[in-house]
Amino acid sequence: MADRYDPTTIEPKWQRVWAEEHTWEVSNEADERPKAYVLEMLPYPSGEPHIGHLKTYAVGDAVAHFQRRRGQRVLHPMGYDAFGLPAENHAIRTGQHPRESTEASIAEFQRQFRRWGISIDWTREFGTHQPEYYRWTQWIFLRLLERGLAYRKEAAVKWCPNDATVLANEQVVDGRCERCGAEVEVRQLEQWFFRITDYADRLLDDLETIEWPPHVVRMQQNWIGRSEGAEVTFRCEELGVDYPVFTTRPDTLFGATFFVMAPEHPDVFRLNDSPEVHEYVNRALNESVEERGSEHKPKTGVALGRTVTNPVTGEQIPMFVADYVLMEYGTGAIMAVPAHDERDFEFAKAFDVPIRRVVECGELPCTGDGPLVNSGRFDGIHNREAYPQIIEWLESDGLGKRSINYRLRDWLLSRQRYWGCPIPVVYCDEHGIVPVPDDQLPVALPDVEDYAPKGKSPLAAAEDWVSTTCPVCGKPARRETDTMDTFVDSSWYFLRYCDPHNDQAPFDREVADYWMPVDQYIGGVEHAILHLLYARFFVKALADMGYLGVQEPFARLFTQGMILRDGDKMSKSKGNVVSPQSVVERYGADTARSYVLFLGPPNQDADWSEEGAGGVHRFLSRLWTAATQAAADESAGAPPDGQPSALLRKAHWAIDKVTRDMEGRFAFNTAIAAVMELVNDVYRERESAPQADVRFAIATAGSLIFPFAPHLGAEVYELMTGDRVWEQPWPEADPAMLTTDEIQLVVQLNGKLVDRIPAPAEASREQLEEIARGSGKLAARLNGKQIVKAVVVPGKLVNFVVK
RNA sequence: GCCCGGGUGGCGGAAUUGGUGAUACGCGAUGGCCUCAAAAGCCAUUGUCCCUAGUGGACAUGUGGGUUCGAGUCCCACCCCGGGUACCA
Repeated sequence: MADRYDPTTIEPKWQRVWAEEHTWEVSNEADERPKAYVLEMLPYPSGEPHIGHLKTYAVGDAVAHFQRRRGQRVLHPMGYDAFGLPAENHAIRTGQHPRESTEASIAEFQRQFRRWGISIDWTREFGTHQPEYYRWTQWIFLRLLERGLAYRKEAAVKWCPNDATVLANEQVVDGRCERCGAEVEVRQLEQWFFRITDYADRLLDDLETIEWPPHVVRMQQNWIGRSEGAEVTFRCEELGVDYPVFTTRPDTLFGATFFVMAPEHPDVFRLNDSPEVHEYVNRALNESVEERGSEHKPKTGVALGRTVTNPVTGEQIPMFVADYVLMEYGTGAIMAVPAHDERDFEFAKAFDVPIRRVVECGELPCTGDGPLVNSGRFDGIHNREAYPQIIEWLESDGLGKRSINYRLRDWLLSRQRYWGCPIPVVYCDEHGIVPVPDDQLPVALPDVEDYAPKGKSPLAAAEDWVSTTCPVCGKPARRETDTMDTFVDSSWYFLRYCDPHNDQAPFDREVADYWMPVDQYIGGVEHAILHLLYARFFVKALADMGYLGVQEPFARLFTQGMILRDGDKMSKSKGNVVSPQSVVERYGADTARSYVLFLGPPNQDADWSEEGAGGVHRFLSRLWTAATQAAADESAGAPPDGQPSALLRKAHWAIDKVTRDMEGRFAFNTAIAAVMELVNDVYRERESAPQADVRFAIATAGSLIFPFAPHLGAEVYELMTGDRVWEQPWPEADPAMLTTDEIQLVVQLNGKLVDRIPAPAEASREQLEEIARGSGKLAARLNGKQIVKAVVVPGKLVNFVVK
């Protein structure tokens, strides 16, 4: 037998057992155990896994193992979010097909995940780029289209005039194309959208039905951003166009002295096509959201030379385009009330527009409440009271209506890119947009020569593929050349895991209803909004169409913090990605996994440093050594003296501590620390404690460390008991071992500690105060002062207040 | 800008519901044992400052206020760092 801890023999040994016995596979046949679906967000395969992946799957695997040993039937699958921009960029640079680089990366992810010993049911694995998968992504798209939840409209995109291509936000640096440095322009393109705003209220309300971290719930609520107010119509008489605006302050309508459009507003150039306006719009659109929103930035804008009618005063008020108005909120245009809105006020001063007070609320600009003035027949009425009256009046005159506005916008899903799921529609001169019939799915992604063709989506260059026939009339038609946002792929993959080989449907409803919802979802907090919101939307839409019996995909969510590198997010573009491989190679998977969890609370960010991994390795090594030595030791050790040994008590304390840390709290760092304490005590007390207690303590340490260091946990447990730890139920602490008869009573003077004295654990308040008064140190500190009050916290302390 | 987090020793962090000398556990550092030596391992010390060196004192949880018998924990204001901000995923 080896004389030192050697993960390179232990880890492959157990991995072989689990692979040969298919230990982590589960069928879709229910049994008597309750099901638990434990899922980590699927990785985007680019290069090799980084340290953040190690953390995600170390967390998820700990949960999966814990749940299994608590008697649950655990589904724990794995897949790859394989479409995406980085593989495409790589292809543009190198000419290597994105499929090749992606599949090479997937192979590397698989290799490392297996080496980490993650307890995955590999029979359910897939990549979202496989036709067997994206066939069903397309199928779902078509169902959403049929239901009116997918539609086309014009939207602004960022455009590089030099590369003649649409740019992702990430590809725009300081208003310039990241690749060629050309100044970025804005173009309006017809784009596909999902009508997620139809679900705004349900997405908001159903947050109450799921157990998510409160801050994530808050982020989603704020993102959806429901606010009540009114929609009011301002008419441009010259063009004969009505422009609705949303306002939360219809009570200030009489003070609307100008009208402002967002630079993205599709009608801006229709109102004024001058070079000045074009230049302003382009500049504004290339500013980051952060710059545009800044309160400190001087207000900029351009007068459009047009007017609209204020519907309550009948006045013609000037129109502007200005970057402080955001297309994403409301209708992309606002009525500006400079007297009662700070940003409108600044703009009015800068552009010399009249400012008219309509609420007596203090010095201008003021946003408070007060009686109305300059408001026709509403003069003298308090603004809160006038608010509903003005809305009613607008409604009766057809000039406006009560309205609820959401900050949430519809989901723009089309991408003018190659490496994504093709959108399964064709365009026919006669029949317009025609869905590809289900029996012709998948619309396969064709191979192309050039991943960055000029001017169009790269797919447009695949002429043979683009020209097709109309499914309705059989005449020549052209395929949609946009692909889908990768968030579409990842909005339903958790359903496919339930039934991954189904070739009749994306999933069988009965099977999905058995496994869903995901009981514990785990992933980075950076996905708190987009991915999680989109997946919730998909599940609701699928449920509405009868394909699914749940309303929410993820019953419980755990968001882990990111592992930072020198205080920065790790990303390929920053070139600061750390590979877990060096740690795994040097210390083994058990050490690497335990160490990322030991670094700190997993829901918080942690700065990566490899220093300290050695400490965790030393701990695992000490545990292995103790187990090996105890296994060889035939002696009985110290005789039992009738009292449970301190070591036995410590073992029960550790069971209790680790269990509480893992249940919901996910405090793996302190759970591991508790096992470290137990192992330290084994070393301290193994000479003095009964041999049975030593063995129990070591077996317990192996059992408790198993969710984090499964190979070593299995090895140690087998050495001590001959049993397989994963087949054993999670240990339970004996309550009798957790309590003591005596406590150390803390004596405080004005909240400062002066003494600790032993006291019976069950002593009453009166007894505790009596004991505390007897403290010699207290008497010495009192110095003749009078005790005016004593605060007794039973079982803990007595605090004397003196004057 | 807006939304959401975070800030505790030389370092990562602990303190779970306002109640034990705040700093568990680990790293690092220092000293010792073992060894021909090194590695590994084991043992001990380790918040800062002060002094009369003790069973001593003062100060310490980003900054400034506040509530409380008692605050790392609650409230107010501010500073700094991270994430998200809709085409990175």
